Order: sequence, then structure tokens, then C-alpha cells
Amino acid sequence: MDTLPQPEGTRLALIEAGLRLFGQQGFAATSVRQIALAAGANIAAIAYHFGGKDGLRLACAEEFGRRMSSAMTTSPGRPASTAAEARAALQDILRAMLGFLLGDRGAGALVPFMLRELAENGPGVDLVYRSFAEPTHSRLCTLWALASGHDPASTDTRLIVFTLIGQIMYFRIGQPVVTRRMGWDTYGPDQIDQIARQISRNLDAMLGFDPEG
Amino acid sequence: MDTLPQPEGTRLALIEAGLRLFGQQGFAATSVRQIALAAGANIAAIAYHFGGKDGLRLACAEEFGRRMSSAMTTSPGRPASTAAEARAALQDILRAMLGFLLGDRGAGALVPFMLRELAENGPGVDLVYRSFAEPTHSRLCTLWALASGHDPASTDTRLIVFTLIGQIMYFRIGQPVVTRRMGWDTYGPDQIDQIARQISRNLDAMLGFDPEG
DNA sequence: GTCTATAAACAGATAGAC
DNA sequence: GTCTATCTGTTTATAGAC
Repeated sequence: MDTLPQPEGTRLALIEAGLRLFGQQGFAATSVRQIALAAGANIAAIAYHFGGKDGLRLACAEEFGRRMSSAMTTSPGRPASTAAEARAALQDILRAMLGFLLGDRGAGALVPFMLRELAENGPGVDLVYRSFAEPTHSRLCTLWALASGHDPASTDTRLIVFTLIGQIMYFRIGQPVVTRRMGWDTYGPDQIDQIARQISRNLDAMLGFDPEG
Repeated sequence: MDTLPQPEGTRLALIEAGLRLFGQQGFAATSVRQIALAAGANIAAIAYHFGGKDGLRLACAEEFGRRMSSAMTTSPGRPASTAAEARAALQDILRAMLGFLLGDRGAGALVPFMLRELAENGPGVDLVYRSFAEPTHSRLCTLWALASGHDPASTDTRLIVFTLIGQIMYFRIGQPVVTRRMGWDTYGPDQIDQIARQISRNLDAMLGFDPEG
């Protein structure tokens, strides 16, 4: 069976520009003219390749899903079979999520696009869920259950994992508030490290783990 | 000295409609025609009263700040002078924040408007910060310091408080993801209670407090 | 203060040449 | 597949009557 064709040439350039501009400005605030200009393509190319602005948005969401799925499967993640290993794996994943969401490189246009789709409840939410939110949450549930001794499928476990994820996500979504209140210009490596250490301490506390012991 | 005049009549109706529609659809996706129609006013009234669409947006942000400041000063908040009282006050405030962000009544159009301004990094961010984010964070820092015995002005305290706030905010921002993963239709009283209890347990764990002891 | 009418710019979509 | 030119509708803003 064939795999979905990878976008290339003009088509890819338009998707690239769409991911970036939709993410930066939002869907409604971005015109197809602006996208075509940024992509070095003609305005009519959008209708030709995607049927219109809505089609381009969907193609961007599909490209997001493709890249995210690939990033998820190639991410390291040491295997965990004991509670201590699961705790270490949790720390790793939460740290990686923080770097992915707050770091200036790597994520590129993907994170802003994802957050816009989520905030606007756009047609890309479904792909964001399936390619990123669900796999991440599911994986964290398994590890949390192993680390804490609880049921991975229970309501409590799923809620706890969302509180873990929320701690991280907020530093991205509330960025203008956080940086202003902390007196930071932006999130540099030092700031990300400080945040990561705090989230790590919170996880230990929630697991009833005493790092001093 | 005079206080700022309270909007009334057409002016207030336009602000009310703006708060609601900007919050629901975003700034760029909302036309002044739509707002005038929803307010039962004439299209030209927006230019007359606010100078244009941007002016209306700012007036909405000012109204947001006014209502939020008033809600903040009238909110209960038992006085705390011991660590145990501070812990109880923290639980109260976090619970109230959750109800404010997730509940269908009370907040009304304010929460969606605030989140849109934040997501779009609009001109209202400054007022959101001064009227809501800063006072809330500041108050929580004081209580956390009292409950934990740490310095209220330290970097760690401020970061910890943001992790508390983030746990709550995410359940609103990530609502489509959370409800889907939890198998919930929406956030009802039962769901909010479950979330509140989990956040309460997390706070206890972070404070090193054992509810069984 | 509120209205109608309209201006001027812009949006997305498309026809048709190449 | 890519281009120019244009169509059609909508946007915000404004002029001017009342």
C-alpha cells in the first residue's frame, strides 16, 4: 500500500508559510496573499493546491500531525519496568516537553500553530489530539501508574497526568504573564532549567518521593 | 477627583457585545457589523464612541479590568496568620479560581475574552496582568510562603505559585483535549469537583502535608 | 447621539492564457 | 503548474442629514 505523498516544491512552501503565519497571527488575521508572498508563490496556487484557505489550514494540520508523530516515535524514552525507572522516565519526558514548548529551536512553527488551533478550536484540534496530546498523555499515564503503584486507566491517574502537563503548558501559554512577573526578558536556558527543576520537585512531592532520603 | 465614567446605554451595549464576540471568535474574526447588530446599535456608533474597532477592543479590556478588579476586592478570602490557616486559604482560592475559569456562570464573557487577549498577545494583556494575574499571583505567593515557611519574594516561591496556577488554567485552555480524553461531554459540577480534589491533593503533597496524619 | 449612504481598501475565489 | 487579471463580496471608516 502507498504512503501519503510528502508535500514538495510550491505545495510544501505554502504549508510551511501557513504553519508559521497561522501560528503567529491566527487564521482569520492571515490573508492568503500574505501566505503566497511569504512562500514565494502565486496567490492562485493556494486554490489550485488546496482548494482554498480552509484547505490550506487542513493541510497545515496534517503536516503538523506528520511531523509530530515522527518526532514522537523517534524520541528516546528509556524503558521502565520498576517504579524508580518509571520516575526517572517521567522526569525525562516532562523535561523534554518543557524544552519542546519553551525552547526557541526544534519546535519551530509547530508549537504556535498547535496552540492557535487549540485556542480557536479549529479543524486541526483533532490531529493535534491524535498525534500529540493523546500519545503523550497515554504514555505519561503508564509511567505514572508504574511509579506510583496506581491503576493506569483510572480517572485519578488521568487527571493527575493532566495536572503535570498543565504545569508545563502554562509556562508557554501564560508566557507574557510569567516573564513579566519573574522579571525575565524571555525564556533562556537558565530560566528553562529553573522551571524544570521546580516541576521535577513537584513530581517528586506528588509521588511521595523524598529526594533527601 | 473624578472617577472614570461608567459606560452606559449604547456605549455599554457595544462593550458587552465586544467582550462576548471577541472572546468567542477572536478579534480578527469578528466584524464591527456583527458587534453592532448584537448590541442593537448602528455600525457608525463604534467609530463615534471608540474611534474604531481598535478603540472598542481597548474599551473592552478596560471594562474587563474594571470588573475583575471589583471582583478581586470583594472576594472573601479568610485572613491567615498561621501555616494551617494559610494552607486552608490556598485551598479556597485555588478552588475559587477553578470555579471561575471552568464554571458556566459568573465568569460570563470575561474568561474567554481574557484568554483570547492572552493568546493573541493583544493590547489588553497589560490590563489582564494588572487587574487579575498580578494580584492573584501576589496573594498566592504570600499564602504559600506562610504555609510553607519560605520567602514570599523568592524566585522559587514565584515559580511554585505559577505551577499551581498552571494546573488550573490548563483545564480551561486544554478543555477540548481534556474532555475528550476523560470521556466527558463538558465540565459539570461533578467534573469540577473531581479536578478540584486532585489539585487540592497536589497542593498538600507539595506542602509536605499529610492529610492522613 | 444616531442614522443612511458611500467611499476606499481588502478579502477569497476563479477564468483563462501560457 | 504557474501566471495575470478580474469578479464578487465584505471589511472598516467616514461624510453628512437629522
